[in-house]
Amino acid sequence: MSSENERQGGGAEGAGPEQLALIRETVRKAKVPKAKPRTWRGAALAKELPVARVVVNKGVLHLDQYFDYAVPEELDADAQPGVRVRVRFGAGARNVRDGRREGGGLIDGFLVERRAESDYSGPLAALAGVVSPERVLSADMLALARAVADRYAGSLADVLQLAVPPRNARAEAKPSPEPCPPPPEPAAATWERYPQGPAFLRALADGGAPRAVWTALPGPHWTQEIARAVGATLASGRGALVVVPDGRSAGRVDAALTELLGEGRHALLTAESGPERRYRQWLAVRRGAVRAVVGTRAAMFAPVERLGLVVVWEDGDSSHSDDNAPFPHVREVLELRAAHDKCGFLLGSTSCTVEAAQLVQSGWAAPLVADRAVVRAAAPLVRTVGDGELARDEAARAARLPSLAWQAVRDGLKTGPVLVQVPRRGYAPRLACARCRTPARCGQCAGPLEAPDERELRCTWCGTAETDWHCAECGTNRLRAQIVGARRTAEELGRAFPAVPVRTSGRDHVLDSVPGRPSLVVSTPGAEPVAEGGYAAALLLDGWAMLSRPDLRAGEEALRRWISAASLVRGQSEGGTVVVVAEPTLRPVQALVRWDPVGHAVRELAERAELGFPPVSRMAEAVGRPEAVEAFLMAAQLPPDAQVLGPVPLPVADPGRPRRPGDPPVGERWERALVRVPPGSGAALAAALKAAQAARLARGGGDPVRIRIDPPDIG
DNA sequence: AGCACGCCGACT
DNA sequence: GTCGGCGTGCTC
Repeated sequence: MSSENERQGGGAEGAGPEQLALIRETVRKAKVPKAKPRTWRGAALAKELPVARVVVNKGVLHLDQYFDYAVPEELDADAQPGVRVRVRFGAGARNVRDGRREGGGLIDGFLVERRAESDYSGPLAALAGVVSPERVLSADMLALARAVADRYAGSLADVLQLAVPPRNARAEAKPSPEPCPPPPEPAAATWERYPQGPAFLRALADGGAPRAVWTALPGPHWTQEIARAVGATLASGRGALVVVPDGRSAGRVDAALTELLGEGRHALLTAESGPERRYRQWLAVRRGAVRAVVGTRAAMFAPVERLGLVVVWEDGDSSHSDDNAPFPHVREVLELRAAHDKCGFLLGSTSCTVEAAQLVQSGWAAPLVADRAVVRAAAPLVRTVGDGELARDEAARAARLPSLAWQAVRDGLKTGPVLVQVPRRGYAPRLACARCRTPARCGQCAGPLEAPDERELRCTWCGTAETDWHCAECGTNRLRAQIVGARRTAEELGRAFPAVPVRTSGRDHVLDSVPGRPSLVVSTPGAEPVAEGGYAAALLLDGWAMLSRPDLRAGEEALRRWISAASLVRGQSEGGTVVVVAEPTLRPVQALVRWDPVGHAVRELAERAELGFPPVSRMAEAVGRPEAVEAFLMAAQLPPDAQVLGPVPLPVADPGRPRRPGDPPVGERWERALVRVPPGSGAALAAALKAAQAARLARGGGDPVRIRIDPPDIG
């Protein structure tokens, strides 16, 4: 981890503005001789280290630097590094010559250092107050936040906002429990299914820092396996941190930890527990009373004392991307923590992202995988029904499902629950002609059409309603709408097996688990309940929609969703069967059939390396109105090996996706430029973009341009 | 983003 | 002379 910009923040990199500032400073010095740590309004200052270095809680990039304040005597004791403070900040506070004016508002900040003197030449304002003597920000956390800010071209204050939860006075007043002594080292148990598993635990228990990309076998054992890795780390006298994608998984790992370690040794940090309880848990961790943490993405910054292991589960899940500036990703932040704290690293998933494959290929982490024979026995039998096959087979079309699928459902229901994975509503694929498959386009602007409900057709670009669509190629007026079809198929399945109960799990109503009795469970991706004893069979109808998306990750994402649903099905040795409706020649489909997510990721990685795509290259995006993007790129001093792609009009957002801050205003066409650099120039790219953005904002902002490193969706 | 400072035209 | 327009630049 680089420690550039340690002092006085990471703001202006360019020499020009700094030199100007220097000249101004000298002029001012000449005018106001000897502006030493002078008392502000003559108040008494702390005798020792009277200067407090403060990071102010303003996320703006050009204020990403430390500011020095004088420490009044009465705040001396409480004003320790790491506490929250209040300071006057703003142009008004500067005018201290008449000792009366106190312009500038009070804002929050963190005190990061006490010093003997300031290198700021003007008179210092005094700290307005110490919010609480609780030292919430450690030196380690500050360094991590700095590294994350630099990695993502963001400001320290923005990252700190993610890393330190808002204060809650009631929670702070309560004492934290006494810390527990280290537990005994747990047995390896199901880790023995992986040849390197027991050795990995051993290394953790011995105080080592092993790093692994773990391809988990399908089934429910992963929670206990993570708990055992945590237990081994605790046994070495160190702490551990586990980050999972959602509250349900967090609850499962929490239960496994309680089972293995008992109550009181670990904390559960999720948004669901509410602010007071959450802050109390967080404080218990910060105070060193609790050494193990499991939580969702905000927990990636949990201030675990003497960190020995970080774990990320299912790194391909999109909820591991934070949606607040600067949009850090859990996997990347935990990589930075592992490097900085020299602790163990475990990335676990039933699937495999390209980034995970890269960690192995670069040698940064070791693979932790089971033997092929073990994988084959644990995974269900996967069969495919091709799209073309379905279209040709008249009988299947009439029944809306091929006979193979019917057969799998009928057989499965004899021995247990059957899972039916359907696409999310509003997750509209491109509509196409039902006969010749020509994409359906808007008559006004040729944009793609969507069907928000079954009776209405609308253009996703211009919004025009299409009332009388006919295929431009063959003239038919029948459209193919796979989403609607899949939902109806699920309903028809229910009617076809009237004796069997049908349960649904989706966005608004997510089931956690279902009993082992025969039933039909219809679920959207990510909301699949676990079944007691595993599902007897699964039917995956999500393929066509997923794979038709013009996204670099479409294949990886489809495979991930399929594998995570299929992982809930009994192994082949117990008769578990999966039928996926997708073209069998496609690479992700073949990878599912062979149950080879790593092979898929490795091949994707090779292809991306060849094409110069991330994560082999580092990419950043600049989004805004066309003139603004152009001006930004002109002004930015990009590294010499940077390559600018575009700008091109911003792809239209998925209909149904909620609007996020930073989205273009409705009706405005924004453009997006991608900037890419070869491996090794990522830091330089981030620094250049940050400097350009800071300079822009300092000059009054103007047209906003949104910068993002590693954008999650690049066409 | 705010907010003060400064260098221009109309006014008692 | 002086009040106040808003353009420019700083915030310890």
